Amino acid sequence: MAYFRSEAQRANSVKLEEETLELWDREKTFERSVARREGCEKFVFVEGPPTANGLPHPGHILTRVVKDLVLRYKTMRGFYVERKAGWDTHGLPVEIEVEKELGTNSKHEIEEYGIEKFNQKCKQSVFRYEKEWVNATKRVGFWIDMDSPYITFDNDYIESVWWSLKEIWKRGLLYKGHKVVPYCPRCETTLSSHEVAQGYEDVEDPSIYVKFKLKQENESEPLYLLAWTTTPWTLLGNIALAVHPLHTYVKARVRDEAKEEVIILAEARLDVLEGEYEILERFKGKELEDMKYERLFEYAKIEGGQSHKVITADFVTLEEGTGVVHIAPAFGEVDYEVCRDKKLGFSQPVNSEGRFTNDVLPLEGIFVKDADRRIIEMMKQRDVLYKEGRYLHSYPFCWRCGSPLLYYARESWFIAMKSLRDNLIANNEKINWYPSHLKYGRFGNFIENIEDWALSRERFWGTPLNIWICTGCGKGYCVGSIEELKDKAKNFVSNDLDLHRPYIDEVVLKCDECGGEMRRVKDVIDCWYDSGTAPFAQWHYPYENEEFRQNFPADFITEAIDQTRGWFYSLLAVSTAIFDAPPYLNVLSMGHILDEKGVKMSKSKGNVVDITSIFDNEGADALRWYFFTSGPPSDDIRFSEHAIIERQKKFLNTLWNSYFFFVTYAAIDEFNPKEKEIPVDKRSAMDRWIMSRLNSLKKEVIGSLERFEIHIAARKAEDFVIDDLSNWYIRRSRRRFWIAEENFDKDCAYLTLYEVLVSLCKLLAPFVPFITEHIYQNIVRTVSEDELESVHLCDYPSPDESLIETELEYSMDLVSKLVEAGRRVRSDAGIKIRQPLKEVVVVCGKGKKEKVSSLAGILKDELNVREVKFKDVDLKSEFVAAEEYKQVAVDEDTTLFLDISLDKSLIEEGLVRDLVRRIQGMRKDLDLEYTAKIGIIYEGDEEVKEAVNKFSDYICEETLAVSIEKEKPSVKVGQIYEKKWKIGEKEVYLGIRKK
RNA sequence: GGGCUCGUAGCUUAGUCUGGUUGGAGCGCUCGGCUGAUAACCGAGAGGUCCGGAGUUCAAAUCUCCGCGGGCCCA
Repeated sequence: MAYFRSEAQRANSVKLEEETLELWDREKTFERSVARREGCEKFVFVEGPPTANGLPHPGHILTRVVKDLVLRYKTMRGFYVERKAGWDTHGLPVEIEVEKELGTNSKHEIEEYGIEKFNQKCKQSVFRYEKEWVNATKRVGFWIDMDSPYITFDNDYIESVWWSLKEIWKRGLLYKGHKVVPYCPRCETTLSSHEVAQGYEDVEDPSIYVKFKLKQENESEPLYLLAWTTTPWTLLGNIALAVHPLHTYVKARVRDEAKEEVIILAEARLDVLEGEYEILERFKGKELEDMKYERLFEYAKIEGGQSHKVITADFVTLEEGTGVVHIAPAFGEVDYEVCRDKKLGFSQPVNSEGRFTNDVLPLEGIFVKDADRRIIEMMKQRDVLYKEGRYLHSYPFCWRCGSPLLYYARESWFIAMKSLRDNLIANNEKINWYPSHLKYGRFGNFIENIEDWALSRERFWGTPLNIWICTGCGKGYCVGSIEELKDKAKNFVSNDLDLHRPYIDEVVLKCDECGGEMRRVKDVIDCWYDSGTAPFAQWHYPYENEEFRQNFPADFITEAIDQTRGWFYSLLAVSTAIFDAPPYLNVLSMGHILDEKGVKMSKSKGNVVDITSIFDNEGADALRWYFFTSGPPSDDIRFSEHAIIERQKKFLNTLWNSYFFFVTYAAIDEFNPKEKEIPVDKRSAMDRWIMSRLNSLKKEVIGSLERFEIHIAARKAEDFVIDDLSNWYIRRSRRRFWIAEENFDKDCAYLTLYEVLVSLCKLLAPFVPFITEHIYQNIVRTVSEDELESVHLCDYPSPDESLIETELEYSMDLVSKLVEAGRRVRSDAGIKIRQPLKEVVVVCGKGKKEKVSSLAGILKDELNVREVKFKDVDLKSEFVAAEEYKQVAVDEDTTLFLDISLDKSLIEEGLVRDLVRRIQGMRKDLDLEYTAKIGIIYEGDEEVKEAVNKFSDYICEETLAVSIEKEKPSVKVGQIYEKKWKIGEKEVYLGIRKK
């Protein structure tokens, strides 16, 4: 009875994978793979939580399979690897989806609709595509516990977030300030930088040069500073003019058609002047410092400080404009900062809808961008406009409503990350970055120049900011837990209070200071902060258990490169602020998936590949293998279904065929590996060679995976399967499996191939978990119930150094070089390989001869010669002279001489091999059983007849024929499959019949 | 506009860190061969301004600088 189930010649990957998924489900393989390592050293992973309010994208699938590969690998290597899924559920993107659905366009409308109802919609929407996410995750084979995920909107999660913010508050790192932010006046909301980046467009704006009149003590003639701007409306908020202290400025007399005036600007920018000019004076910018100038417009109120004077600043450049920069603290981030530093005043003549306030009566209620024309006219009237033009530049627009964004100073709560800069840098030191350049490159630079974290968002769906302010005395209080909330609340707080808005807004606290009422700040927090707390909030630390302690820091996280300033940063920032420790020790940053043309896949471009069709056609293993082999994980991938099919054909097919070959013959032979035991050193050189290669491969794969060089590991494995195992070992060993009777060498071949396949399954299991499981089930589980139930429960193979024979690998390499050379020379001589030749002479150095001679049989077979001879290199000239030899160089001291002379017996033998080959082909055409016996009839000339008679035993043996008869071709015998062949010049008729 | 990164045959890529024979593979194309595991494989051929330019060097795909193009991040 056969021990192994026979297989179809071609794998049905999709069916195989679905069956495997059922098997894992049924046997709880994933859970068991984790559980059986309990108590082992931990390998901690944190899942970067996706948002399920959109369909999973190929890029998500990529990160999922890379995570899966690493975690399966580590599990098999003996680590305890818990895998908790997570969902990111808060934030503006979620609100926007709901707003689209509701058709609302402003915060006002949402409030009218009702925050309660709105937030409920948000909550529902974040799991809209959960099913698709769960399905895709399972289908691709990503083992992660999705039954008890962390969810950022859960009260427990929020409570942990609150705890962490209170820690930050206690350290005095949470403060209220102003921030100039990109702001959409139509949606009445600030936009995250990510959103801003989506909305840059090239537009033409006014480009105006404005004359600011300097106040002089003895005014002989007016003196102007010339400034440049592309946003005329910001001039209403002008507070200062900035020059560079070290650059050279000039006072120039400018003559235009009608008039003549004296203007100051940077010398390097003189070409902005129109008409003729004469330079009156040269001086450094520093000399202009503190000079006063007249206001352009008298409208806006100015609070808290000086205004309308010249300041110096390093950020002034000479690349465009005039070297004199107009400063409006309400409308620019650097403007705001420089005014704060220089203790200048602040003016905000624009309301939250982007319209001028009644401070600016002539423009009241006008949207700032629409006021540009009017402002320019007003300047003309005042004769302060030097010249105007148009300017093409990229300007941000709201990606949602298309409205131009304003940079606008808003109140915001901040975490003082700047003060933690050195800690961030020190903690980053402890992290291994893959690829390494990120550590001091993009990420390192970013934290070197870190700014305070603007934490608050004036929105609805998010973790509510846990700060209450006393309406009486203004004192603030930060609540760190639900318990504390209940204690402090004036009103009743139920145990199951949903911590979201609007419910939390109704909780009023009693002020410790004055006994007054404390009301919550209405803001929610940046959802990036939520994600940054995942290492502890997923465990409800510190309120629930100590699991966090064992799971911090993480050993490994991975996401795509865009998370450098996203999650990779938010994790480090939170962890540094709370624990002053790195939250992860290894981080793998992955590239993006681009479409076939190299363009980023995005919904708006409509070039997103539907991943489910890949699952339905090629299968998960094919997709995974494609991802793993396509290049370094940090490189972008140009996604191509065609390339997936290619990888499948090449690698998975070859793997399958190697396995198919094994089970086919093992079934025929009723081979049982448990019944044989032959030490490797007793086996043939070929067997020892493949074992050596296998163990070398294990070393290379493990080494590469430890360095996260996934593509190298996968490619090495692929080369092994295709070149070493399939095209060399199995092809060379086939005949050994065909021997019918009991035979030691056959057993060696079976055992070796079996052992290689089993090891290979384990080695490849983290990469292609389906096909390896399938093969394992059939070749391991069927022979012994004692074996582990799944390949994924096994230990990862470790290299057996004693089986690595470097010398043998080298020799085999040399043999294959000789074979190649031999084929080349045959090809040159026009003699096909099926034609046997008398001999080949390898002329080489002594060392080589010793290495290769034990493998001479392989050379003999591959080159189809009757004899292989080795001669010392000194004798080379003998063969060069001999006419019958054709030579080919192999390497510097090796030459191959092939005897190409043919005699009758060689020709006869060649003819017979041609016949055998054709009969085998005909067997295959008929799809006969491998063991089926046949009868042969043939028709040919005398030479054919003679050859057949002479070699009839050989022909029968090779083709499993029981009879060979010379007959005339006949149509009357219906059972016969017949064909006419042309072999060389000869016409031969062949017919076969199943016996 | 700035930072990081990538650019090698029609396509996918190795080699680049650590400079050194004639820049290797695969897909596709042409010709030939092998094959009862293989939709696979082997041999030969066609196909390269190694993105461009400059520099360092006896020697540059590789190191340096300046550009160009893609990607990401930031403005």
